[in-house]
Amino acid sequence: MRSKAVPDIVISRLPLYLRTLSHLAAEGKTITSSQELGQRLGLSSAQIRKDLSHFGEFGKQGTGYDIEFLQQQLKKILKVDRRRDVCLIGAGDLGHAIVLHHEMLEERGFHLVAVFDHNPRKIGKTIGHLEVIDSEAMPTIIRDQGIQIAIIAVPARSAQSVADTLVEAGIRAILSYAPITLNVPEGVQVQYIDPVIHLQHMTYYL
Amino acid sequence: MRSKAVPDIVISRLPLYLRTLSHLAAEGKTITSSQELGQRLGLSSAQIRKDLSHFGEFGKQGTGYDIEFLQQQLKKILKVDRRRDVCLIGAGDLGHAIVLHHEMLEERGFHLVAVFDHNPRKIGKTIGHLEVIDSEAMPTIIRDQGIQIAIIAVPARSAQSVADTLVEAGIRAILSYAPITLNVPEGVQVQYIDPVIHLQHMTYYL
DNA sequence: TAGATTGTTAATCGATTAACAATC
DNA sequence: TAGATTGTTAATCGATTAACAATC
Repeated sequence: MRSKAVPDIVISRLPLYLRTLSHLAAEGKTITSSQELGQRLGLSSAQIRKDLSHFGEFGKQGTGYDIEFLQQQLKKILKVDRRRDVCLIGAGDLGHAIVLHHEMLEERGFHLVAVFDHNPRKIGKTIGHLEVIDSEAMPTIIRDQGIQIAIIAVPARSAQSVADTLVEAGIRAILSYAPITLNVPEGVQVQYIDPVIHLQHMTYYL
Repeated sequence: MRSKAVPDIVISRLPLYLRTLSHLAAEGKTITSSQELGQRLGLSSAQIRKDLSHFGEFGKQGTGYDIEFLQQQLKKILKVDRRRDVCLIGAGDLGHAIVLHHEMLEERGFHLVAVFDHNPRKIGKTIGHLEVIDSEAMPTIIRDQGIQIAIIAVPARSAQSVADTLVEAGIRAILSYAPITLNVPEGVQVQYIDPVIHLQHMTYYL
């Protein structure tokens, strides 16, 4: 019998814990507590202990958590304990910004291996360390290299058909910057980034 | 007596409803239902009706919702029924991408009025329709123009001090692309965009 | 030892869902 | 009228919090 799945809302907080642990480590700390983590993140210490308890026991009573150790454990849980290949679709302004800041990805468990676009004027051009590849070659490259994660940075009108192609080629997780809800089969993960949604959320409180 | 506050999780869905209504309108539809909206967003129809019921009655039994009308009402609720000025701090690659795609903001209730940077090599340069202004002038401009919303696109190490300056100058809502939790006084809204958080969340399910 | 903090249980709190009368 | 869909109530479900024994 499979044990009950961990709630997605718990999973969604683990990357934040990981990020905060990096910051603490960068400040020279080696030990932290659920209280300190909670304070940094605006969460209760009980919630942090509860979240971690879904996966095991990582702390010591009276002492707290070893930062290095907890980082390793969280990386293992999130499956970012090894580098994961990512491809990017769309070599527009946003695509450029993403490629040029790929260290942000590399530092945190991802490796940007290819950029695709179908605009003939962009194909063959170099952005940072990567050459823009014709979208035609995308399925083959994704399949051959076993890439599982893709970032969509194309206009909203092309996003669904790009997503279809990606899924067909074997992509299992999509981060989309297009402001539309994508239709994907069961088992394919999708997350969205739409800055305007956040702005409109905040204006409610003005 | 003030009526009980609407849960933030409800507020966070309203921008998604608004976005989906635009899409339906763009497809030529004039009427929709809680069921159709739910289907598009992957939510139950009951949830959509419940969410809307916090603010009033916007539909007709047997018919559904007039798209145009519901859009207007949601815009009013979210206070994006008039254009809101936004300023941007950071004229790096990400800042460039944001300015060059400002139509995305304009179409959905925001108006990008200024870009700031403190790098002398960037000050005075033009990005799209805007000239990069020295950060020194930022507080004055924010105050004089009554800007309430800011987007932070600077490196993590400068984000907190930028936020402090913004708050001091009167900014009430901050959208930050820096991967750190910002400390701001009660009453100032902050939202974050960190693509890596989403990627790490998805890898859990791979 | 005394002080601190974990992991876990039970209680509380809040959000989602199902169901249906009202009514267009 | 018959069919459809809303707005709302009550029931269910799930997440957060408080509290504390265990123990470093």
